[in-house]
Amino acid sequence: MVTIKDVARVAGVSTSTVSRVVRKQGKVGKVCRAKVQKVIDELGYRPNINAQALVSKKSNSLGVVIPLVSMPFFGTLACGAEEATKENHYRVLISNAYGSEKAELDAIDSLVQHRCGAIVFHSMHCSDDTLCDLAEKIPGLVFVNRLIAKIAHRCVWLDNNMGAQEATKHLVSNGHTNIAIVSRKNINPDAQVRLDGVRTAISNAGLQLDNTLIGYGTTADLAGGKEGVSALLDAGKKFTAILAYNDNMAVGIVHELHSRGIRVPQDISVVGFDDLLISVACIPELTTMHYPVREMAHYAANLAIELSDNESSSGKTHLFMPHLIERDSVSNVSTL
Amino acid sequence: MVTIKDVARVAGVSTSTVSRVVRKQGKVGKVCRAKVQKVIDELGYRPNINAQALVSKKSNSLGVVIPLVSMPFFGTLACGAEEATKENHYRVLISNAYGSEKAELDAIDSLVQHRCGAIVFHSMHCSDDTLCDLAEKIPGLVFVNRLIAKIAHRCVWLDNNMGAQEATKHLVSNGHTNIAIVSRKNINPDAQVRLDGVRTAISNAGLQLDNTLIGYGTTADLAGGKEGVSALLDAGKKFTAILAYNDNMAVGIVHELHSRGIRVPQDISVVGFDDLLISVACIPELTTMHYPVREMAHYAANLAIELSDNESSSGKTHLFMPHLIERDSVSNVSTL
DNA sequence: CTGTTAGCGCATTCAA
DNA sequence: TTGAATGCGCTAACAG
Repeated sequence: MVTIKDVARVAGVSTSTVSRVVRKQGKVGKVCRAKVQKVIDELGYRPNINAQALVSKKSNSLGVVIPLVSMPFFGTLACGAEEATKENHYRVLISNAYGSEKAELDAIDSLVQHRCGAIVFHSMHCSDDTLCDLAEKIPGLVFVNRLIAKIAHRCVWLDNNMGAQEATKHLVSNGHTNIAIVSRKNINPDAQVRLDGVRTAISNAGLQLDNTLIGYGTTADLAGGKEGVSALLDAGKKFTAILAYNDNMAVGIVHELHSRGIRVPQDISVVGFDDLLISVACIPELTTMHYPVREMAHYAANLAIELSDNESSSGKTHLFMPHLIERDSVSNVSTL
Repeated sequence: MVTIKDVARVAGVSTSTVSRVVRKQGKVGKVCRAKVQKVIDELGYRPNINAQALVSKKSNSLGVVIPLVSMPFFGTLACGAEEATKENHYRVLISNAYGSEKAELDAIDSLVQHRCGAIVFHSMHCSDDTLCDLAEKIPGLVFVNRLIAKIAHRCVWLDNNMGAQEATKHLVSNGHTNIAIVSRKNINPDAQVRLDGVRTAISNAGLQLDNTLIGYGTTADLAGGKEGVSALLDAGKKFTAILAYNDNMAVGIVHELHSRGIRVPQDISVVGFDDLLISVACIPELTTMHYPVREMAHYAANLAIELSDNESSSGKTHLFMPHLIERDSVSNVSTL
C-alpha cells in the first residue's frame, strides 16, 4: 500500500506538503500542489484513516447500536444515521446488540476501542442509570427513542404518549367506544407510555378504558399480534376496534381476524404504529401512526457528531411527533 | 483517554508486558499478569484499535457495501455478515451505495482508506470488468448475488435460473399453462437470468412462453408490481398464474388484483421470490422461493476475512440454492 | 519471563 | 511557502 512517504519521495517534496494537499488546507504553491496531486493520482495513494485517527485523536466514524439491522424499523434508523454521515465525511460502524444488556454494553465498548466519539444508540435493555453513566463517559453518545430527564439534551425521542392519544382520538371520532389494545410485554418504556396515552385519550373522551380489554403478545411481531388478539377473542371479549403496539403486531392481528372470518375494518378496526412498509403490504392497508425514525436518526447522528467535537450541551431537548396516516383499516361506526 | 503507557506506569511494568496481557498472548508471569489486569480494570483502559490497526497493518473490520440497509433484503444481508464478524472479532463498517456506479465505487474507496481488507459487496451498477479490476486490487473483496466467471471463487451467488425453474415447475404441476411474468427493467443480471429459467422450465414442460405475457415494472417494489400486472390486464391478457420478480412486486400484484376484484389464488395464482417478512404479511400469504441471504452473507463475510489474510484462492465457487416455500397464493387448477 | 528499541502512517509544531 | 523534527498508541523483534 502506497504511503505518504512514497508520494513525497516521488514528488520530491516533504511529507508535510503532501499532507497539506491531501487535506486541502494550509498554504501550498500552485505548481507544487499540482505536481503532488499528479503523483497522488498516478500512485493511487489513499491516506490511511487509522493513522489519521491516531494522530488527530478523532476517528471520523459514527457508531450505530441497534438491536438488529434486519428489522425494518432499525434498518431505517441505520439509514437515517448513514445519511448524516455522508454530509460530515464520516463512516458508520454498525453493531447489532440483540437480546441483552450485555450485548448492548459490549457493542458500546467495541466502539470506544475504536475511539469512535459519536454514537447513536437505541437501547432496549439498559436502565436509565446505566445509560446516564455511559453518557457521562462518552460526550458524543446520543439516545434514540428514549427520554431520560437528567440527560434530556442527549435524547432524541418521540412523543409516544401523544401518538397513542392521537390514534385513540381517531378511533373515538369514528364512533368507537369499545376499544381494545394489543400490546407487548414491557421491555423498554415505550409500551407503557403508549398505554398511558390511550388511557388519557379515552378518559378525555368521557369514556373509560376496560382493563380486561388489553391483550398481550410475548413478542412485538406478527406472532405476538396473533397471540394478543387471540387472548381477547378466546375470552369472549367484545370490541369494535384495536390499537396495536406496532405495525407488525397489527398485521398479525389482521391475519388472525381474517382466519376467524372477522373482517377488517367492517367488523373490527385496527390501528398500527410505525408506518413501516409492512403496513402497506397488508390488506387492508393499515391506518397507522407515522414514526419518523429516519429523520430522527439523521438528526441524532448530527447531534452526536456535534457533541463529540465540541461539548456544547445546549440543554435543549429533541422531541419528534408522530402523525396519523389514514388508510383502510378503520371504519366509521358512528352512524350505525 | 488512558493509554498503554499509563497502565504500564501505574503497574510498574513495561508497555510490552501490558500489551501481552491485553492480547492474551506471549508469556507473562502469573502474578505480573494479575497485577497488570487489575490496573487495566481500575483505570478502565481500552486499547486503541486505530493504533493496533496501524502497527499490525490490519484493521479487523469488515466492509459491507449494499444499496440501502433499510430495504429488508439488504438489511438481512448486513445481518448475516455481522454475525460472522462477531465470531472473528471483527467490526462492520457499513455503507449504503444507492443508485449509481459512482456511489458504489466511492463506498469501496472509503473502505480502502480504512485499510479494511475484507469487504462484502452487493453491486447493482458495476460492470463485470469494473468488478474484476476491483477484485484484483483488493484480495479480500467478495461479491454477493453475482457470478463473474473469471473470479468465480470470489462470488457467493444464488442459482437464480434454477430458482425460477423451480417456481415455474410448481405452477405447472398445479395445472397452470398460461403463466404470466412480472419482472423489472434490467439493472443487474438477476432479472434476465430468472427469465431464462422460466423459459427453460416452460419449454421443458412441453409448453411455450408467450412473450406478450411479460409485464414490466419500473421499480422492483409494490408500485412496480402493480404497474407490471396492470399493463398485462389492461392489454386484456389472459392467464391463471403470475411469477413475480420478487416478493415486493408480488405483493403489489396481489393488491392490484384485489382492487380489481380478482381473487388470489382462486382466480389467479401468484408466486414471489426472496421469502422476506412481507411475503407473510400479505393476505393470502405468499408462496415464494426462499432466498438464503443471511446464510450467504454470513458465508461471504467469512470468505472475505479468510481471503484478506491468506490469499488462498481455493478456486472453488460458492453456490447457494433457493427453495420453494408453499403458502397460500397458489391454487391447483388441474382438476378444473 | 520481561524490558528496550524501533517503527507503523500521518499531522503538527516550529524554523527556515 | 516549505521542510525537519516529534510523537500519537501500539506491536514486534531482540536482548537479557
